[in-house]
Amino acid sequence: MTADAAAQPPKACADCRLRQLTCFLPTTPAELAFIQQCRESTPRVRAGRAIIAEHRASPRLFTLYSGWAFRYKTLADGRRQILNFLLPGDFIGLQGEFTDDATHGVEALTHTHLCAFGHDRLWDIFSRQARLGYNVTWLCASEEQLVDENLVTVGRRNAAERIAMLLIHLWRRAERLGLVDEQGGVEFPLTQQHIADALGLSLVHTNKTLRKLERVGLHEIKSARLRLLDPLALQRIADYYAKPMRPVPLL
Amino acid sequence: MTADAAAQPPKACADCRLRQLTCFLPTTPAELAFIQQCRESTPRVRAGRAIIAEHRASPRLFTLYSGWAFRYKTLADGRRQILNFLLPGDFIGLQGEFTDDATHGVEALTHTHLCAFGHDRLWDIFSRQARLGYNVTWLCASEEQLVDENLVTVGRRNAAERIAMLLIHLWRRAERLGLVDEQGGVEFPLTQQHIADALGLSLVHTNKTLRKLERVGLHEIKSARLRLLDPLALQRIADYYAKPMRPVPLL
DNA sequence: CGACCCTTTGAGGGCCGTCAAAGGGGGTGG
DNA sequence: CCACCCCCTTTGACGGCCCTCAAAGGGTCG
Repeated sequence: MTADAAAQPPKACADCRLRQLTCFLPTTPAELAFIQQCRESTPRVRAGRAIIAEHRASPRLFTLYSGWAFRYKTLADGRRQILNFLLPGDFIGLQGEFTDDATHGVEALTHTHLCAFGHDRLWDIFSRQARLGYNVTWLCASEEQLVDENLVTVGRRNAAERIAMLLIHLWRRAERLGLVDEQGGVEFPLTQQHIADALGLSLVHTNKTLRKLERVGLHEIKSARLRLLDPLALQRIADYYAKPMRPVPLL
Repeated sequence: MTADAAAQPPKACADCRLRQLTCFLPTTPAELAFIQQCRESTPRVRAGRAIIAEHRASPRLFTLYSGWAFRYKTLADGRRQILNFLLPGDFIGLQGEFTDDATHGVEALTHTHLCAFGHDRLWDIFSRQARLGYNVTWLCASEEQLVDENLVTVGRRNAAERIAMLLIHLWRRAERLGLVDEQGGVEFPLTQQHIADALGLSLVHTNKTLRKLERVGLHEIKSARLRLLDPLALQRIADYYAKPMRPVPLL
């Protein structure tokens, strides 16, 4: 089995690698069987490709199984705002269920594997497995919290604070998924353009601020890996002292 | 019956003034009875007071019945970001169900009337009325879309564009609720400080930009009423051409 | 080895923030 | 009924953060 094969979802949801993590709530066998029945395919999307095209109604729901992605919106003249980043376990495409046009796009940052559910399955979930319906709402509320936090960052923090915030937050989210190595490093597939688009900054200013923080010794980004060298200083700068995260549901 | 009394929720949900509006989806009698049973009180919150205190776990869920409110977060040094505004029919407090501390506050902009549901009722909704559970998710996804839109505004639009966006968007939301008078005016209870906090601008710059748009004849704010004098120009400035809104659920 | 993308750095300017202070307007109390 | 007060609005001056323009340096892949 290659490393690549490990990134693919197994045939049986019971063997799901994500479900073994303590950061996800356990599921009953009945729920697991139901989820597996809803899963109609496990598509792969390579880095830079669209998972959901902007302004096109999304036909399906997904759980991101492996890899990174992001949600974004663009204005007519090309200005782009990244709304939030998506990591394994995140649920994708819920908005498309309730509006005619997908109001945002979703793009893969790395090669990704997805578990796809038919779009007509959402109502099934609520009607046949109430607990899973509750979990869908939970995931939706969680994503909204991410966007809330990003809005505060973009609206009220200066460039250095924004970058500190982004680095801590992404690092913490990766950590709870067990993606941090022994040296405290995580995969970091964002380009500086992505960071700029997420933080409402220009590419140039993003670079200058990022370098300043790096030169002071707060963090290190090298060969697409991020390490936080002074997490406490970063927290202080960002004014972000997050509590330990509770387990969340997984569909 | 005074005008004030009309702003209060009636005893029976079947008599709900909001439910007569075409912008809300119809409910079955069974669902209506269930909702009424969940409603445990109809508190009133006066302008400027907290509906949900920041950093305090919210014990309850609400539907905003009348009046305006807003969700916000503040940083340690006092900087405040308004996340979105709440109008009649909006659902309040869902986030508090899934996190220990309410990560944001909710404050009344005007005198408000609320329908309050016990916090232990959320699971009841999903388990006993699946369709209503589905609707809760719908409302959650709708609110996320508001925040998404605001994040784009704050991250990628300049001051004039931000203000144009806010004015159009709030006006449209009020219009579908039937709150627009014959002169095309709606109640507009925001101070310029609220606008600044919502748009990530300073109070001073908000004032200057607002006055510039007003002097050019795009809109008019007088005695707490907003009128759009040139909606098309505002749309063009904001790059915001929204489709007609679909009916949404109401709890 | 060249092409392309991403990163890095400098220069200059503009948008927007901060500071300061005066001008309404509505509510309260005398 | 008037006067005062407080909050909100308005305007000017000035400075700084961040944007735009420009161009060179590195890394990777065909």
